[in-house]
Amino acid sequence: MSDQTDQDAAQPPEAASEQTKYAILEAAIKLFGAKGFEATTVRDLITEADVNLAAVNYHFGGKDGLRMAVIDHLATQFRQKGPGVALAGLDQAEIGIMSPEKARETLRFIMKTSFKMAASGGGPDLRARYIQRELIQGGEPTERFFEKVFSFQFNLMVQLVARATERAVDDEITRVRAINLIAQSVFLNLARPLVLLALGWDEYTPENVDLVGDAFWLHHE
Amino acid sequence: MSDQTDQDAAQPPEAASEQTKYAILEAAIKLFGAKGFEATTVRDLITEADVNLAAVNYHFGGKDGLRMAVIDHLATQFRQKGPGVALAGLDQAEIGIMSPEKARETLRFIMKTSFKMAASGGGPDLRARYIQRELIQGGEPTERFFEKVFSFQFNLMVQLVARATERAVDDEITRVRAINLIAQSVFLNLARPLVLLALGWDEYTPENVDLVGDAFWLHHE
DNA sequence: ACCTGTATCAAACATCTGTTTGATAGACAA
DNA sequence: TTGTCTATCAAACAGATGTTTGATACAGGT
Repeated sequence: MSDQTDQDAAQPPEAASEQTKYAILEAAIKLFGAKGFEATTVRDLITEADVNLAAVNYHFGGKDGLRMAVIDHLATQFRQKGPGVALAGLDQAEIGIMSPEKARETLRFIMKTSFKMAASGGGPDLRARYIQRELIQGGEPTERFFEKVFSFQFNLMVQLVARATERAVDDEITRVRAINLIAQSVFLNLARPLVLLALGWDEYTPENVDLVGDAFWLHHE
Repeated sequence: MSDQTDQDAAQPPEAASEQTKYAILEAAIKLFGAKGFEATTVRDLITEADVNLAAVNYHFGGKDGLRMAVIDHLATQFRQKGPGVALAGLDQAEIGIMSPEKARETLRFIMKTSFKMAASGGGPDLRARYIQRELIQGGEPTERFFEKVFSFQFNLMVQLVARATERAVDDEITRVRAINLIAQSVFLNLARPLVLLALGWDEYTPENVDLVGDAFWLHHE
C-alpha cells in the first residue's frame, strides 16, 4: 500500500514507489490527451513510463482506476496553479464592486492568460487536452472534475460576466455567456487541427497567440 | 418494406446491397458519435445495422475504410442540407452590400438555427457529434472534412463577420472571430455533459434552446 | 441449361487487450 | 539469522478485436 502523499502531486516525489506512480500518471496524461483513453493501451502507458506491465494494476487497480487517479492528479494541479480565474487572484468581494469596464478588462486578461498557457510552450497542452476530452465524454469523470475543479472557477466567471454585462448573477443568460466565453478559449485548443487549417497557420506562434487574445467576443450590448 | 422510416435521411437506399451499406453507415454515425471511433467495435456496428460481420470489410475494406466513407457520407448530407450558413440562402454578392446591423442579425439567426438543429430533437445530434469528434482528432479525417464541407461555410461566416464588425475579410482577427462564433455553438453541443451540469439543466428543452440563442457573444465594439 | 460476378453467411484466424499469477529481491524489525 | 511486507518483474491467461476464409445463394447474360 502507499502512504498519504497524494496531497502534493505537483513535483516528482522522493520514494521509489511514488516515482513509479508519478511516472505512470504523467504518461497517462500525455497519452490519454494525445490519443484518447480508449485508444491508449496499458502497454503504451508502461512503455512511455518505463515501468513494468503489472505496475498499473498494482498501483491503481486497473486502467479505469488510473483514469480516476489522473482526474484527481490533475485536479490538485489545477487547484494549485489553475489557468484563468485563479491567476487573477480575485475573490467574490472584489468582483462585487467592479465597474463593468474593469470586469471586462479582467475577463479578457483571464481569457488571454488561460489561452496562452494552453496554446504556447511548444506542442499542445496535453493536460488541458485530456481534461477537455473527459468533459466532452460525460459520465463519472466529467462529474468528478466538475465538482473538484470546474465548479469553483466557473462561478467566479459568472460573477465577472454579471458585472461586465450589468446583469444578475442568477440570470441564466449570464451563466450561458460565461460558458460561451470558456467555449472560445477551449475550442481554439481542442479543435486545434481544424482551427489551424481554417486560419492557414502551421502552429500557434507567440504572434498568433497575441492576436487571438484580441479576437475573443467580449463586449457590452 | 421499410422505406418510410428514414424520412430525415438524405436518400433512401434502392438496391439491396446499397441498403446494407446504408445501414452500416447510419449505424457508424450513431455509434461513432455516441461512443467514439476507437470504443466502437465492428461487432457493435453489425449488431446495430443488423448485417453480417463480414459486411463491413466487404463493402468498406475495413473499419478505417468505413471511417472515411462516413466522412464522405456526412459531407454529402451537409452539402444538401447543411446547418448554419447554407440555410440563410446567401451568396457573396448579398453579403458584400449588407449593413453591419443586418450582418449581425444574419449571424445571430445562423447561430440560433444551427444550434437549434443540433440541440433539439430528442437526444443529442449524433451526426454533429461525430463530426466534431473527428475535427478534434486531427489527421486525415479532419483535412478531408475541412476541404469537403467546412471550408466553404467558414468563408461565408468570415465575410459576414467582416461586415458585422466593419473589418476587412483578410484581417486575421476577423477570421479568428468567425471561429469564435462557431466555437460557442459547437462547444454547447460537444461539451453538453459539462454544460448541463454547469447550468443545472437536465436537458436542452425548447425553452433552454431559445435562451441560448440570445446568449451568444456577438456584438460590435 | 451453363457460366460468372456479386453479396451474404457462419466459422475460424491471428493478434491485441486488460488482468492475474508466481517468483524474486530489497528493506526493516524481532 | 529469520520472518514479513512491499514493490517489481517475466510470463501467462482469458477474452475481445479486426480481419479472412470457404461455402452458399442469387441474378443476369450467354
